[in-house]
Amino acid sequence: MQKLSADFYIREEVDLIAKELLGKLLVVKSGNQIYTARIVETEAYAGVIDAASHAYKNKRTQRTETMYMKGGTAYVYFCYGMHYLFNVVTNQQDIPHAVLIRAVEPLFEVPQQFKKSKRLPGSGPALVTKLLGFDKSHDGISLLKNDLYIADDGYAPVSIAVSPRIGVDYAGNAAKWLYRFFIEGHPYLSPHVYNKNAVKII
DNA sequence: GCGCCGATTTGCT
DNA sequence: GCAAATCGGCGCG
Repeated sequence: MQKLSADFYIREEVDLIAKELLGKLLVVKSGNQIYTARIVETEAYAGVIDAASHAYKNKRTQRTETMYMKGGTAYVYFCYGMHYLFNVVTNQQDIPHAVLIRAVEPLFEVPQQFKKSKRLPGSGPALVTKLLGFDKSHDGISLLKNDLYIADDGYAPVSIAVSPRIGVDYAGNAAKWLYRFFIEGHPYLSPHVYNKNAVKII
């Protein structure tokens, strides 16, 4: 099991990074516990040129400042007044690329409280942060240290599909970009109604 | 299975 | 004032 290094995150092609994050392990240490979950669905956000990105046109606010940090940083923000969403910042400092982690498969024993929902734990961007306990305190944390990181255990997805991103209809032409990546047929994906315009690429 | 609604922070897209 | 990188509950059928 190999922790991903800065070289993985500090690259130009954010869509390639989003695809390569599929099948990787998200590792969270909390006290004495270690929680591990496999990433099964992601979305790429291409910064200043991407109308769906918070950093479109180089917009800087208190919230988006984290996106301008160097690749390998966690960007956690509050959405819809209710949910936290977890992203991985990529590329070099001041280039605000990010990958949204939309769904994970927990590889640990999930507490009973998360099993009450009809949806599987981790099967949506706000369910990922709920399952792993992410909140504002995780915003800006480095993924190159030991408390929160992503690792490669050699697992490779058999089949990968792409689709337009979810919930970004306001973004004009960028709403059509095939920047959502997921492991085809995986049970822990977000609701399958989102897969209507998906295309298998592997 | 589908569609509507409310929750309620953030930034004006 | 309003829409947003969402989810769960409800009604309908």
